[in-house]
Amino acid sequence: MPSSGYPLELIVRKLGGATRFSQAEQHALRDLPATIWTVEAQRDIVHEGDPATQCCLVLDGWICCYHLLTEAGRQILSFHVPGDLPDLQCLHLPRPDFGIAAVTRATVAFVPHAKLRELANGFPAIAAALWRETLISAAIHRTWITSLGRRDARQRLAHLICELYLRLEAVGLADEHILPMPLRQPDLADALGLTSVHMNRTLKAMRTDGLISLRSRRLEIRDWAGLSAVAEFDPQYLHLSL
Amino acid sequence: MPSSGYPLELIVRKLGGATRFSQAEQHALRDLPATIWTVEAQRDIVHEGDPATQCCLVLDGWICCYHLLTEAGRQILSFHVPGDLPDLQCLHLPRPDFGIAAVTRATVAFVPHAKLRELANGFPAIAAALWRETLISAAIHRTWITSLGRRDARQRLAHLICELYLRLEAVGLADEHILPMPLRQPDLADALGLTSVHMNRTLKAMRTDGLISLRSRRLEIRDWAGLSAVAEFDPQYLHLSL
DNA sequence: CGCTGGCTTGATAAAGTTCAAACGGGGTGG
DNA sequence: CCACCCCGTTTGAACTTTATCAAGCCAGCG
Repeated sequence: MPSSGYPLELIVRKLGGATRFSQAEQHALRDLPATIWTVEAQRDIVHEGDPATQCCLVLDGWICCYHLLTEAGRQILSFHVPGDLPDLQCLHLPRPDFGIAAVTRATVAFVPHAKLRELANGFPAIAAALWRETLISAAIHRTWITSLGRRDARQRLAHLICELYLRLEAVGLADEHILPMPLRQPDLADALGLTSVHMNRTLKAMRTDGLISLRSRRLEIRDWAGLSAVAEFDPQYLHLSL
Repeated sequence: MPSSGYPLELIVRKLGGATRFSQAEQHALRDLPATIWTVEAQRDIVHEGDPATQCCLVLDGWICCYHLLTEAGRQILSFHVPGDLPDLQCLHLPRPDFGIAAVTRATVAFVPHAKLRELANGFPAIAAALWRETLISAAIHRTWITSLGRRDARQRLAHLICELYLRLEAVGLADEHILPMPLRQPDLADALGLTSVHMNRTLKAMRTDGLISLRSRRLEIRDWAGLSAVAEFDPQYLHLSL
């Protein structure tokens, strides 16, 4: 839920995981002008190629970044949960090279690029923290490249589940190896480079093997050790400050 | 070849494509302390997980970033040519999440993180230009995700060739649809998520179809329109300033 | 002139796709 | 409150792409 008073408090908390901000820096971040917006599930938030003039901060819900292909449908590039800044990737580029869509109904805050750049110029610590966020996104991209290039369906799914669990846990949206799973099988398939039919079979196999259980949009990791072994999962790339 | 006087001149030229630097900024960049190093082909330059204390600038030759897997071998994450800063990705992270290796014999300049951060703090324009470079790398990562997830072998290879040609052309290392191709078939396979056997067959098919010709490490794109159509190639993501 | 590393080819197997149909369950309107 | 509907899920069968294994080839180099 977006908190009432300071919606951008979430930025301070997110970036503050790695950086200790001064009072002035915290105020500057909290006082950023923001436009709050709520979007229905499946709706587009940012269109690929539109001029980029603002960044969005996820306040509530899940969203994804994607590429569209003429023949082969859609490739999901990343998932984003509350606290994430999916298109900080475009802060220094003229236009986004990808679209952003809501997965669930979602609330986002838009912050003008100009204001963010101003802050980055005035406060080196804020620049470094924002820059760092974009580098972590890139590190996640790299693990996706490796999953898509060198892991089979089962390993890919296992890896994605491990990643999502830790990221959600870090923002208090998952614990005890249980996470909300609003993603439909076709969404998972579009992220993992598979068809939804094969996704379904992979999911079934992992359930019958006792690695996970999934019902009513709630995913339980029944065997974390097994799942992360299948995935060869090493959480370091997420740079979660614990 | 690294120029004699100012090896880091290359940074100024690279970043200067998008940003017009002041005299002071240009001097600051050129005067960065650098350690020049020459590496034989196939040798490691940076090990995954070692503390990151410096960034490398490619002065000559080709290098690549990669992940190693216990079972499935290697996934190449990116290729880098002169002017590139492959591990600028680690400037604000404690340690690289990937290894860097020379593809050909290569010359690189190492610049301490501390000095780069100092410059970024002192010169917002330099910070923005360096940050921008990391965002472009991330955009390239995204297109690789899409290639690996949703394109078949032929499309993937076509896309990679288009990308490499334009990037080399931008730094004056390719023109007239001819580019040096130091990559071996297993390298291409490791980048494109294929086996080298299948790589070989794909390459053969593209040659017999008249899209490319390849001999003695020299690749000619015989049908740019055809090749970019196969790949659905849109060069915008490279953000080359032309 | 023989070695060696990379390229090429063939035969077979596995992983994933495609097409098509049926199932299920939660929300809606009668 | 029940029947219906719809979207997502599940299943089957045939087919394609890519992997695997194994052997032979070629060109440049010592």
